[in-house]
Amino acid sequence: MGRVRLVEVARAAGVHPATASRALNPGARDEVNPRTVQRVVRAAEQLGYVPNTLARGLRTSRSFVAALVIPDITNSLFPPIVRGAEQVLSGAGFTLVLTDTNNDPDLERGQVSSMRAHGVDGFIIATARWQDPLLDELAKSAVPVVLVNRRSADAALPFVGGDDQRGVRLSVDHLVAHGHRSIVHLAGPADTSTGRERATAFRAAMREHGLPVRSSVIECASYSEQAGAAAAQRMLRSGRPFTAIVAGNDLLALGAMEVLGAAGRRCPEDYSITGFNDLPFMRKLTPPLTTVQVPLTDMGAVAARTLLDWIGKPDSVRTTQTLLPVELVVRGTTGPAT
Amino acid sequence: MGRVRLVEVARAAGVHPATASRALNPGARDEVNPRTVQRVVRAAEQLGYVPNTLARGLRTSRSFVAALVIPDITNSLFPPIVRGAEQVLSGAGFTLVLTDTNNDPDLERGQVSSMRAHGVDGFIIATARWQDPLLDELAKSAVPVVLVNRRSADAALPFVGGDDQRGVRLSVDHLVAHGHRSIVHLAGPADTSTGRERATAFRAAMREHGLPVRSSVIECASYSEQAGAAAAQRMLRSGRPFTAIVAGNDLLALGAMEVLGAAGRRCPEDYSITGFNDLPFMRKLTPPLTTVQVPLTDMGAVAARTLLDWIGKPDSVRTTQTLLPVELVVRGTTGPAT
DNA sequence: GTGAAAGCGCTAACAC
DNA sequence: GTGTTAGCGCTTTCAC
Repeated sequence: MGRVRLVEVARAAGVHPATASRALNPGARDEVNPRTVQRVVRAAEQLGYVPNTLARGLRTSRSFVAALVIPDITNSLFPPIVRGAEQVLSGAGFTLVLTDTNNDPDLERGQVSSMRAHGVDGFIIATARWQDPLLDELAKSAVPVVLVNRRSADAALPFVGGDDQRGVRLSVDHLVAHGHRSIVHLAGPADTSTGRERATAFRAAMREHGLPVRSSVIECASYSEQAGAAAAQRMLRSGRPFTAIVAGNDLLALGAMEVLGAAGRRCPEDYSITGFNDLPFMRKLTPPLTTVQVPLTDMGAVAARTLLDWIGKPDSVRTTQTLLPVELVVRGTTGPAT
Repeated sequence: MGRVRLVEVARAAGVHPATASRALNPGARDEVNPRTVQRVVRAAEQLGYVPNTLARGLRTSRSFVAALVIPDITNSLFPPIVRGAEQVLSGAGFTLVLTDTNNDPDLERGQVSSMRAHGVDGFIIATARWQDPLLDELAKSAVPVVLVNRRSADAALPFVGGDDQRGVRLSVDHLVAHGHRSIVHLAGPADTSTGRERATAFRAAMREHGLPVRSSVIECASYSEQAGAAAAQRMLRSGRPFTAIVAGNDLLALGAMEVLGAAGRRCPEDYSITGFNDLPFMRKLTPPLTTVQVPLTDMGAVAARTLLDWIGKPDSVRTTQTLLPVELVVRGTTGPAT
């Protein structure tokens, strides 16, 4: 906490606190005599003055704090997003408060409300579900909110994500180019926009290639290795033939590979698989995973900039939808079908 | 921000704001008539009252915010720590503000000062360097600070970390038990406590086994794959014979394996290697990495609890050093020497 | 057990 | 260009 207060700086500089405040505030600095500014600034430095942000916030109802809401920070997908956001925010003089909802909507509700009590200037939310009452409420309120990575069906809020459609299309094209025709999609959960949109894109791409879509999409309960493993098990039991898998994300791919390996199906000899997100170490697997690389750090950064824009001009409630370009990183997992 | 203020709750309940404040505040609730408490609480709920934490903080000089300082959130070591800390803190009604220093001491300085301006109640710091002027300053100030994962040479501050010494000893014992006698240590940077202490423990363990210590420790410039690769290169060029490596952490191990693999040295046939931390996916490598598992989530949680303790009773400046138990996870990387 | 009054540290509106 | 005044929303003495 700033031990030394503005009054003391003012006293040291021989001016009134209000003048000191103006001198120290970039916005009002030009309303004051340059020489006075000098004196005040020097005094502030000498005393080691650190403004009390709480008091400032109480007065201005601006806290220069932005909240980032994450479902699970230990999921390697999110740290780069956090990092990108943090860099932009702290570069703009903002502080980032992070909250990890542990994928629990109730917890999330409480945390968001607590952040609001702390007077945060805005939210970046990475937990959007397809139907999300909390987001609907937030969208109605005046608080600036930007969705990142996942969006919601209804909420009219700005969104920054990856170009999921293109990522899936690239994957399917790649597999088809290698001669695959029996391709299965392990879809992410239907209560996420990514799950829905990647599945839709998968069906579209398959149709374009004149390939059958019937029962080629298997939905996973969550984006986890466990869910991927369970889906692979169901797939095996169903007896549905396949030579390639487009997994909804890398974790699903890992879970599926584990189960298929245990069942004696070798990759890439017996089947090919693609992931999504390119988590760290995916290139270290044997064989390395072919996957869709998403610019996660940029995603966080762009989301933060979008939020700052909104906070800057509170009148214009924008609902920009930004899709960042993705890229298929071919690593050799997906050899031609046998 | 809490749109509805305390005054309005008080008005609705037909009491004075001061009474409403007491009724809503667990600490002073018993100074007020239970029936009045009822009325106030009900009114607060009905109006959806959310206390303004800034105003409260301004008055009480308590913000219920704790800051967590991390060198790089994209390093998989830190997310579990963040998570553990977040859970404990938000469970105790605290908010976590996260700052990523990008391993830059100057940035860190600015960020810490900014957090102080925000009136945070305390710090958890994961960026400690062995010589760390910032920590020395903080230790002198009255702010509660807890170090996590790494500690500092001088600063008399509480510390929560893993039992590095034991981890290294387990690794060496394991390798020796498999017949290795030429063991090299890729040490972490000397400006981190982990780097220094693991190296010291390595030398001690080697001596205990009656093995030579001379030129068996190679220091790495940072805890990164790149630094591990560079160290391995130096090791190869030196011509020093070895059959096993104890890497300062998993990233160093990965970097070394890459270089050694490119040089035609196969693991585990030609050499064995152990890591430290058990980052996610280490078990997915081929061969899976034998490594020291550190309870990272607990580490964050214990650090948070230590901080809360301190904040709770500001008088007693403690300097507890907590070492959490570690475990060697043997995964088959480390077969017997050829 | 409850009300009145003061003030946390700062900034915005208004004077001069 | 600078000082004066008032108040952000809350808690906390101090009366009663």
